[in-house]
Amino acid sequence: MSLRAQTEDLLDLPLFDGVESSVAESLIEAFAACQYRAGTLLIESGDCVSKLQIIHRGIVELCRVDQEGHQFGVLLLSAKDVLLPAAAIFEERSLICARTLTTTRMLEIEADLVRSAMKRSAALTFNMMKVTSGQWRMAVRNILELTGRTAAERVGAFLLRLADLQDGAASPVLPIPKRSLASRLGITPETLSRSLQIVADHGLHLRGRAIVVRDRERIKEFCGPDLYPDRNEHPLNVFAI
Amino acid sequence: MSLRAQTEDLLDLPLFDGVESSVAESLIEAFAACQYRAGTLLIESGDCVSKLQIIHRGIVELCRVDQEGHQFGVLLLSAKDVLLPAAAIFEERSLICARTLTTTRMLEIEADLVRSAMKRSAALTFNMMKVTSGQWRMAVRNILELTGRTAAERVGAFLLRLADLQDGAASPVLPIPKRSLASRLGITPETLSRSLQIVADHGLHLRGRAIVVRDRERIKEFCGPDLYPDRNEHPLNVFAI
DNA sequence: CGTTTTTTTGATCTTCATCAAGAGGTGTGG
DNA sequence: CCACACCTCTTGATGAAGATCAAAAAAACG
Repeated sequence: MSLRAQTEDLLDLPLFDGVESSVAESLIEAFAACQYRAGTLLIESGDCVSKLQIIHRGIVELCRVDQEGHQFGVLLLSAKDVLLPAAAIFEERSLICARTLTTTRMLEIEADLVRSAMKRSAALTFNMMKVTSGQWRMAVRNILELTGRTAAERVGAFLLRLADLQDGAASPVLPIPKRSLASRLGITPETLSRSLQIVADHGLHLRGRAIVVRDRERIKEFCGPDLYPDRNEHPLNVFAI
Repeated sequence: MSLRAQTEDLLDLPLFDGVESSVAESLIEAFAACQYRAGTLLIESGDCVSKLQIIHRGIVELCRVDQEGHQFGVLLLSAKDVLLPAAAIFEERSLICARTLTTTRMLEIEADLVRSAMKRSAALTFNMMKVTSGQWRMAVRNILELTGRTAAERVGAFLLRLADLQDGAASPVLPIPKRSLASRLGITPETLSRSLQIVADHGLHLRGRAIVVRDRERIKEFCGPDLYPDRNEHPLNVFAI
């Protein structure tokens, strides 16, 4: 399950931008590459996070599960995102759990190695802050969407953004089960299903997994003001959705 | 309006924990102390944030205001909190605006001075990350409360936490207008008013400004699982509510 | 195929927003 | 000092959004 990570994969990570090569190399040695099946619980809520995990491929959801098994999604992370950077660095007990939604390859390292490297490298610390900032920004958007938009508007906005993020690809797809999408948007699967019908009446269709933007202007109009004025958050090293 | 800040006020800030004194001193020189009346708009949404602002005294709300004037609160910041650290350091355009809710004293410095000091001091960068992490944690909680709790439960949980944070004080108070509390909790003032009646039926009363916890066990039971297992977030340098 | 899981659909109920109006408080100017 | 505008907050009536429960339909999967 765990093996040495490829050095080139790691050096490409935004986390190592501008980091002194001595620091970077010693860290890179210590990384392990892991692979998990869809549905694996990587971090349980209440756990003390002791490893820094970086997604190499796949999608991971951050969520909370209550006693009755209801699930409350917070964020979806994708390739190059760091899992709960703050919890790892500050040895916090996580409020939320992390679960893979697809087969996921992960790069992992003991958090205390990173912590001590951060003492030596302001650049590494800076990059960690950048990652955390990006996730804060996503969280703020999530709060604004939850309080300011209806379910259908959130569904439309999410799918439109997802399509735009895949704009290289021929036909954009929804890479996760609908039940996870519902959780991410703070609604029930039933409401998601009904919202998709409303969204379809406003120019955006979901055919199987494929996202079909039939009338971009109309769906943008329907979803309301865009909270993502920049095309994407990549300068901030966030790939979360 | 603006004058030299007191050095001792600044050195006490968590931001300067463990920071090399040469770096700390040069920064501290550059701080200005400002005072604002309640209701002052410190940062407008869409603004490019170029100053790092730290609250010395008072309360500041982070929120979004839409075209129709509806207000969507995200977080309340209080003494020692840093305003939008990520936006200041990365020169982002802020998604949200910041407005004083009480008379507020602020410590301010040009963001690029901090940015360049962060290049020299991993400790300072580390502290900035800590602050950002704490705000991320608050945001996550906010998301979980919005999706997992009813309005009345959020009201009860907020007031109970507010009372606990003031536990030194003889009688805890609500330091902000109710309309701001409503915005912070993602509800309308009308719903807040009605929720307060429900909460009062479960052991927590608001008499004027005073928060009266009449039956702690009952109100805790009513609000559901505590998302703040640690007494407070001070180790993370968050004072936000 | 049969079995299990996911998704959809329908009916109903709860929660909360909205609109409208009134009550209490505060400040201003005559 | 009062009258008046102007707050904030409360209360009531109504409506819309979304949750819940139950069951059917559609996919996924061994």
